[in-house]
Amino acid sequence: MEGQSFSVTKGTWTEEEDTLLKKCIRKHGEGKWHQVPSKAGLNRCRKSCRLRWLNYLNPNINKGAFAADEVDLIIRLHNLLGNRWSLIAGRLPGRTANDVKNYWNSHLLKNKVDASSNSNPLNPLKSITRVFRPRPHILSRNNFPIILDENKKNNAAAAATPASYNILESANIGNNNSYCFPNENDEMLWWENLMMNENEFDYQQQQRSINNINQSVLWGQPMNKEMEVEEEKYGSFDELYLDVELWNELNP
DNA sequence: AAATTATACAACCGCCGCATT
DNA sequence: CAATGCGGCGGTTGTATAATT
Repeated sequence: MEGQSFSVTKGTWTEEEDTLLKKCIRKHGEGKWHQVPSKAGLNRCRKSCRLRWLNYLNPNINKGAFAADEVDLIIRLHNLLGNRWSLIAGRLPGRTANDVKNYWNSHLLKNKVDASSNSNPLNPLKSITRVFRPRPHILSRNNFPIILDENKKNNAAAAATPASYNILESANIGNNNSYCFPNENDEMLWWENLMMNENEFDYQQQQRSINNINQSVLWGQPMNKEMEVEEEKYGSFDELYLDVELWNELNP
């Protein structure tokens, strides 16, 4: 049992509650969320306090509408990573995982469904084939490469993956610390996902001309930094776990 | 102008990995 | 070793507001 035995307030936060929470965090800083309700004098659970700060009250949050380049980045990163909202939001300054998730579900998901029924060749979502999900640190690189293809039910990350996947052990190939792929096609797919898909360039050109967006802004964050993001979050890629979702299973 | 429906996004729930006891 | 508590995450629901009838 994590919750308190007495009832805690739920639902929409009031201005008074917001003020108390902001005051508390200004005084004590972020973190130690279990202490926040008592320190702030709030009848809220720690998770509610944390969520309210991280998703709404934090002054670093950008509450404005998503810009075209942000949307573009969301599409690319979702193509690459799937529903890993926290990781995607990490590349969008001022955006929270909840914001990104909400935007995807209420704006982009609908387009994806539309794209599969009504063919819109300019919609980049249509060209999604596989989602690659890099995972950190399962096995040592001081091993020869072994490709495993059966499900590992006791692996939480794998259990969260709905479709089939491969597990790949990174290897000590020379002194190469880089990614290792089961075969060349998968490596090609990885980089294609990372960069752009076949019909995507026209779509981007179209969006730029419509929205009059500076090209350098749109391409300001090179996609091949994705590994660095993962490394920053999880540590180095000495070991690599890679699973593959077959998009075509869902969209035959 | 009121009632109904759709939308956007705020918030909750349950689960997870990890650290501590 | 198991039990517990924590921060964190993603799926889902709730709700205020906008749009439509």
